[in-house]
Formats: sequence, C-alpha cells, structure tokens
Amino acid sequence: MEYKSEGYTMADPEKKAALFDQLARVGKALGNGKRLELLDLLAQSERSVESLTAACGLGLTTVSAHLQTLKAAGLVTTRREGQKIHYSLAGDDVLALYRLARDTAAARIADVERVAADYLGDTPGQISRDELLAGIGAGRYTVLDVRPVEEYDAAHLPGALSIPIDELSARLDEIPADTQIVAYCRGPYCVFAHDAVELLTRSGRSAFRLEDGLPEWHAAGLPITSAGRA
Amino acid sequence: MEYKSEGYTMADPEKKAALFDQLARVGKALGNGKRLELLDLLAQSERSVESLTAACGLGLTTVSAHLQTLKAAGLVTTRREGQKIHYSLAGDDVLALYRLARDTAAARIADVERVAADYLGDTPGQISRDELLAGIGAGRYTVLDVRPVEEYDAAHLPGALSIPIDELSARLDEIPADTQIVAYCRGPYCVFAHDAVELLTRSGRSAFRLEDGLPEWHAAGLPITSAGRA
DNA sequence: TTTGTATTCCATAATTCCTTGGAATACTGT
DNA sequence: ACAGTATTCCAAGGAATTATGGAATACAAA
Repeated sequence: MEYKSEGYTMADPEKKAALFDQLARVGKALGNGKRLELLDLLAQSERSVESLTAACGLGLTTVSAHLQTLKAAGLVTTRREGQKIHYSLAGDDVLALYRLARDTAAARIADVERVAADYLGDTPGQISRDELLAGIGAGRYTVLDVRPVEEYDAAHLPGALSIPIDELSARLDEIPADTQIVAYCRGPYCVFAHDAVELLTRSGRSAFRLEDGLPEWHAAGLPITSAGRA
Repeated sequence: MEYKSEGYTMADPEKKAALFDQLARVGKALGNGKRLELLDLLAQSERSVESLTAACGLGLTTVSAHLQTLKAAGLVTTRREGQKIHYSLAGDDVLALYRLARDTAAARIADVERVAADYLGDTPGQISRDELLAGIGAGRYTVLDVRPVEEYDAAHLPGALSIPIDELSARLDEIPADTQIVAYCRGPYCVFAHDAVELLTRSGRSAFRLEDGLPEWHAAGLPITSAGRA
C-alpha cells in the first residue's frame, strides 16, 4: 500500500472516469483496422462515401457507420458538393496522430513486420526523401506517382509523372528512357510502389521505391503540387 | 465509380486487413478510459500492479488484464524487483503518442471541455512553462510538487518542494513566506494542482497552477531532477 | 413538385471487449 | 524444501462493437 488514499476531499472518481472515457474516444476511433484503412485513404485526398466503399471492401452502410465514428471523434470533417458528401482529415494534427500510432505499432509490435512482409512481398530497392531531394537536384531521377489519378490531382510531388499502377504496364513508353525511376504511392504500407518497381525492373528499367508516401512527404514540410479545386 | 478496381494483379485484401488489424492494436490499447488512466499514472513513474490497482478503482485482475493489453501493444514494459513487477512506459515515443491522442481529443471533441470542467472545477490562475522558467530565473516563485512522494522521487522539476496534496493543509508552514507559489501535478487533467491552488488561495497565499504537468515538462526537453533508484 | 441519388438511420445477429472471482503460476525469502 | 506474496491465467456473464440489409432522409436536378 504505497499510495495514500488521497482522501483529502477526494475528487469524484465517476467524473474522472467520464473524462478519460471521452479522451478514449480518439483511441477507439483508431482502434479498428478498417477505420485505419479509411484514414490512410483520406490522407491522400478527400473522398466520397461511395468512393471509399469501392476501395475498402465493406458495405456502404458499414463504411458510413465507420465514418460517423471518425467524425464523432473529430478526426474527419465533411463537405457537401452536389449530392455527394466528401470526407477529409480534420487537419494535419490528425495525420500526425495517425502516423504516430501506425509507426508506434510498427516499431513496438513484432508481428507487424511479419504481416507487413506477407502483404507487401519482397522489399525493393528503396531511397529516402533526402536522397531523392538530392537526386532531383542533379536531374538523376524520373519521379513516378502510381496512385489513382484522383489522388495525384489532389496533391503530388513537384514534377512527378502520374501513371496509376493498373495502367503502368500499358504506358511504360511514357517514361523517359535512360533515367532511373523513383516510384511512390500512399505510404509505407501501400503495395503500389512495390508492384511498380517490380514491374519496371522486370521491364529492364532501373527503379527504386521512395520509402514513404505522399502524406509523409507533406508532413515533413516538403513542397507539394496541388491542382486546387476550381 | 471514380476509382478503378485496381485489378492489375490485385493485392490480397485479407492480408491487407490483417496488416491494418495489427496496426490498430495500438489504437485499441488507447481506446479505453481506464487504460488511459493507467498510462497517465505510468507517465509519472513506474508502478507495480498493486499500486496501480489502489489508484484506479478497479479489481486487481482487471488492472492486470489492462496491463497485458498495453504490453501486447508494446506501450509498456515490465521490470521485476523482489516479488513485485514494475510497469513503465516503453519509451518517450509512447508518452508522445498518449499526449497527442489526448490533446487531439481535447481539441476536436467539444464534450471534452465540458466533462473536464465538471471534473476539475473552476480553473485557477495558470502560468505557462515559459513564464515559470523566466520567473524561476528571477527567484520569484516557490515551485510546489503536489503529487504523491513516490512520483516526486522518480522525477520532479529542479528545485521543487514536495508536499503531496493530501498533506498540504497540514504542512503549509513549510512553504517560504512572501513568495508566489506555482503548483504542478500530473498533467492537464489532474486535479491535484487545482485543489492545491484553491487551498493555498484560501489560506491567503498567492498561488498559480502550472498549466501542464511533469510529463509535459519532460517532453518539452526541459531539465528534470530524478533521484535515480538504488 | 417530382424524380433520382447519395447518405444516414434503424434493427439485428455475430463477434469482441470488460469485469470479476477463483485457481494456477512464478517468484522471493527463510 | 517450504511458506508467502505478487501477478497472471481461466471461465463466465454482461456490455459494447461490427457488419449488414431495408427504410428513411436530405438533398440536387429536371
């Protein structure tokens, strides 16, 4: 019994529990794999419920319910345009929170590495943001964005070429010859750049994967190009 | 149907789900009020299961189960000493994660403010870390640590005086006369400093609350005094 | 106003989480 | 070895979460 009962006036333990239960709502929102997938998508660009549904393998109403949970936790906001409602991250602090939770899991849970390797396959040659920045200055690389066009349109690395991964094999000739290629995608747990590098390498090109995706580039304070809407 | 089906080779959605489920384990661990209370305590100092049980109003086995969850998520580690097992945060990154989740909730969920006010009572006069640092240099303040002695022993602000909140009314005479008092405790959602300031003010002293607690001071990279064990 | 579409609300079943006593385990200290 | 203590494991009931169709809502477009 090291600790006294702290019984000078004794703060109400029910009120304390109510407070921490409220604070836990953010954790709860982060505590579901499908919701993390949704956040990962929203970290790229705002998207409608329908579009998110198509991308994550759940029913429409289920996705809507998850989005309600995220919204109630203050992690996402909505904007109406025409008859669609576009969800987006509520701010850069939310992106930071998502990344920190994800990276903490990766750093401290041994299983993550195993499951990630199982999903992503072999790790291709990678370069860091710093290496890419240096290489861009020297004109050494062609930077390739292999995400869906909508995400490229929302924001992309300056000077990046957009060829979505599912069109890559048919559009190889658009990539300047005799350059090294650096492909990037949504982030460290996105398969697109892995697959792109594999395909490019099989086609005889010299290709690398940027070790992080666009959200991490943005979070690092590096410049991005965004079309800006209308 | 904005997004193509991404069906070039189609990564296995089950493996993707398995990966994000793993990443979600950290969020799950943060998604329970009682576990947040435990983290808040562990942010002060390492503690045994028994000691945590006394402090949080749950059964021993319940606390043990929560600690297992936190440990499985990699957020805490254990150290045996004698017959007790001491739990502590796994690292400063875990503290950063806890703080970011908590502060995000506070910033983005309106209810938090209301429930916090209900628990903490009236907000006393507060000063920031910067103001305190400036004032210490000028010898203007007596810094008062009102947490339990064990937490003070683990780490405290340089030069702070230790008087636990439940002994404060009996030990008022230990506080140097004719100085302003700055009381601090576990953090923004701890009542101790609120109560201390109220008691001191009623006793005719000039007292303020440091707006954050020791963990935030430490996280800001400011110096602390720790006894070091043994 | 009417029609059509995107999204949310509701009810429900399957699953997982929380809490708890009692039993089992892993040590320490003698 | 033996007794004692701190902690974890186990089983079980109750509560909360998740996924899902069908109905209701909130708009926009005509």
